[in-house]
Amino acid sequence: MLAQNIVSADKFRVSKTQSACPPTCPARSGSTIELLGIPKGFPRNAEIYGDREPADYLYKVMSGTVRTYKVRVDGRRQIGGFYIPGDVFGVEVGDEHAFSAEAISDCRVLMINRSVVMARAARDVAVARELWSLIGHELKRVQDHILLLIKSAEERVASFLLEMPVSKENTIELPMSRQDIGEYLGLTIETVCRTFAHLQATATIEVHSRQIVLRNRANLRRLNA
Amino acid sequence: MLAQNIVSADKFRVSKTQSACPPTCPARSGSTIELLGIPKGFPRNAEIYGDREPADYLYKVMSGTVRTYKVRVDGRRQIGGFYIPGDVFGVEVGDEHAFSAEAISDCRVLMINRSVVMARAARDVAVARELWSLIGHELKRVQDHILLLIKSAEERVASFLLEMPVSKENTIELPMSRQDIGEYLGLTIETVCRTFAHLQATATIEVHSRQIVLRNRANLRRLNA
DNA sequence: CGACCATTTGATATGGATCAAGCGATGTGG
DNA sequence: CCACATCGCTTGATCCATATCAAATGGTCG
Repeated sequence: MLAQNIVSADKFRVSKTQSACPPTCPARSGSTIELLGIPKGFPRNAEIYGDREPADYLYKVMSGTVRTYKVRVDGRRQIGGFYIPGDVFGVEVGDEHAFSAEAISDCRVLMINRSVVMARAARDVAVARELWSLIGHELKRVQDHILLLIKSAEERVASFLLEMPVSKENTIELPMSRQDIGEYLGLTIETVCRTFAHLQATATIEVHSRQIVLRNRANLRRLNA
Repeated sequence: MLAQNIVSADKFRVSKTQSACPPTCPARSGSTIELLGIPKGFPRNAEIYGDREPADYLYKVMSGTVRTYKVRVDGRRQIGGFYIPGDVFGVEVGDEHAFSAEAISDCRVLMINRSVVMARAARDVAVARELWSLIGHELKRVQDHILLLIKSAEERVASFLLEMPVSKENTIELPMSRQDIGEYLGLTIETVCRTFAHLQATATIEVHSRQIVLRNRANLRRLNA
């Protein structure tokens, strides 16, 4: 019974589709886990948790954007992912967080006590399924990130833009700095800028500081290949 | 109950330590899952499963080495990981394999029916824990791979060597070609060769085709940083 | 207005890719 | 047993994408 439910957990995948989760994120249908959470606000640039701290909570973004990252010994930073409203982050299998997490903008997150979820998962098949789905979603994210990192600069930027939520009018409102984008894509800030400029020169996008208008999505998709 | 068991699943991590798992891999203590498997042999370069095929089985390597990979539209190949005796591969959350898998050398693997495992997991807490641990191990592998891909060529090669099992006498027997190593590290075959040559020139390793002797592991660790 | 920070643009440097050729081991057919 | 083809590996020469260094611009907030 549990078996079949876990196998098909994919149906409960956490969606990254912005449309399904407006700025102020309501409870989603089918999500029991978030009923266990308590809301907390974090100001811009606040640390939510640090690398190697005990993973006592999972977090669901209600508003704002969160980045996870790891600082290398030489001081360089690698961003593991961006999390927007509806996304869950901080899911770990071990007892410690593998990355640190920070608020990119002021944000509200639901803090969900891990041991409570785990206890619940033991009794409630739906919760066990949700958990399995969350970790699977995270695994897929990370696998895709690997494929991203072996591409050319232009391809990386195109892929990045395609994974950002598009609001009205083909416009992307980027919550993060060029620096953040660079650290996510494994590129320098200058290369990110120049690539934006080049995509603009080829009429693929229009750049208005942190607002990007997609003018030729087919071209982005071609680069994404 | 299940909760606490899942939380501490890390203790059941699949070890990559060769010493714990000699060429002919015996059943490991604490592993119930593999009791459910049936052995199968694959000749060198045989496909074990393909990208996007239904993930009906998990696999445990008993002897030989396996690579998982993905072919990009432009024909280039990215290797997701190498799996040696004792490692489990093909663990997916969705219903399809995300990567393809091939035997690098002749090998024997245990094929473990997924629905059998899942059914078992519903009843047997130990099996549920093992599953959770396996997916967590895979997630960690992939996260580390990301950190690898943002390093310099020399750092990547150093990291690669440090994750390979060392047999007697500080010697690594590489089962895979330079091409494979390159595709794993996101480097060309020439760069892999030259980096080996350079590490040899700096007395860090000795290269005897596919046999690498570690001469200065501290230096490798420094590069690994 | 002035300070500060993020972004953009320009000039130059460089690590790794690409192109090309040689080398050693392995295997095959004569 | 040798001649030759093949394949994996190595090494050399050159090129190019991206990093690095530097400076100008623009936007925001006190």
